[in-house]
Amino acid sequence: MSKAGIVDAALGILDQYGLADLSMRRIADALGVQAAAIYWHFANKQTLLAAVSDAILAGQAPCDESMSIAGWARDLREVLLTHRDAAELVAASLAVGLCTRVPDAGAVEVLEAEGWPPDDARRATRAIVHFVLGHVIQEQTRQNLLAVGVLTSPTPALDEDGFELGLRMLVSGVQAVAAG
Amino acid sequence: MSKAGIVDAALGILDQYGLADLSMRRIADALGVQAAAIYWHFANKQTLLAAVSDAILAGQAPCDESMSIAGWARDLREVLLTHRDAAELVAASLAVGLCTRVPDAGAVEVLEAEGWPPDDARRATRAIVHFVLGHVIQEQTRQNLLAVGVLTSPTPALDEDGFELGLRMLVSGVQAVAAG
DNA sequence: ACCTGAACACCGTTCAAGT
DNA sequence: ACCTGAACACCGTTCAAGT
Repeated sequence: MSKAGIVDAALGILDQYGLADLSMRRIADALGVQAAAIYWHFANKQTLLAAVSDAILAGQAPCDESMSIAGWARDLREVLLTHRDAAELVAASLAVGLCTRVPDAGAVEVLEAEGWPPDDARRATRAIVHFVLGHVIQEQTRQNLLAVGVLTSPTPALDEDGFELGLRMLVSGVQAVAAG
Repeated sequence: MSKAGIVDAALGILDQYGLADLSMRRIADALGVQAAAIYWHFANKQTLLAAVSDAILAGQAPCDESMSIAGWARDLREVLLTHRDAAELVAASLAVGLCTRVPDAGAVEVLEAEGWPPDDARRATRAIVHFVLGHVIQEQTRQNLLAVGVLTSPTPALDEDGFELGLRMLVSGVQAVAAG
């Protein structure tokens, strides 16, 4: 029963049952412990969810100089697709500002190296993060509806295409704004 | 007690107390009725929230030919800013696919008129919708934290700037991809 | 230091029964 | 047709009390 152990248990629940069933009581059950016990390690559920988000984002490769913005965005999507409902979870944690591991840190540096002012670099990467999160939320919601059977036709290829088109737009836009 | 009456009551709760406190029991209380009564008019909470989302999006001006993509995106943001937590609510309804009034319908037509293939036009506008929703969710989350007092410094001007920069990137990207 | 037991104030949803 | 009463199976969180 450590912080890391609780986060691992939460990740297990998330993958098996989804974000809607990720309750403090269920996590505690998986650990063979009382729900109240978790509150000795985490102040509240939001903080715990932020730690889970950080653990998910830790799977992203550190952004070295050789990486392109597009490559970083694809990497972010890949990492989010490795856990059920990860995009929605990370989006929520990011919104309340409890994520310590902000996903755009590396990309901001790349843009700054290209001569962008720091504030604009952060805003530009944020725009891409919004797109990636929104797109993967859509993908994973469809995956859930498909698993329950209310939806048919998998068509993961269409998701891929939609992502690549949007990403191409964003990257072109970044270059256009930088040039202008 | 009609569908419209329930939606109005829900909008009132939303503006006063926020999405977290928008429960079936609270809506019923505001109407002087039992929570179970709502289930005669709506199948479940998700369906009701989708109706609320539609009511919010109804405030958006219909997209005529003269409107630019940027103008449409700004209009979408303005409409979302008229109700507390509207962006998060609409994003959720949109994700589960229960919104009848999809916000991108008008913009898709504009792109098709410019010669885009229908599928790509939908994907391009979806990318912009993801950005707008993500950005306004961020803005409204900050507004909430500010209201509770855990955050200081209003700085709504920075939000405006961030939105305009991202939008400029997206619109440039749309043109670049269309040209290439 | 770390966890249990038990409670508090809530949830969404169902369903017989009323009118 | 439309609503009530009462229940079911849950929530997040707190806190005295145990070890």
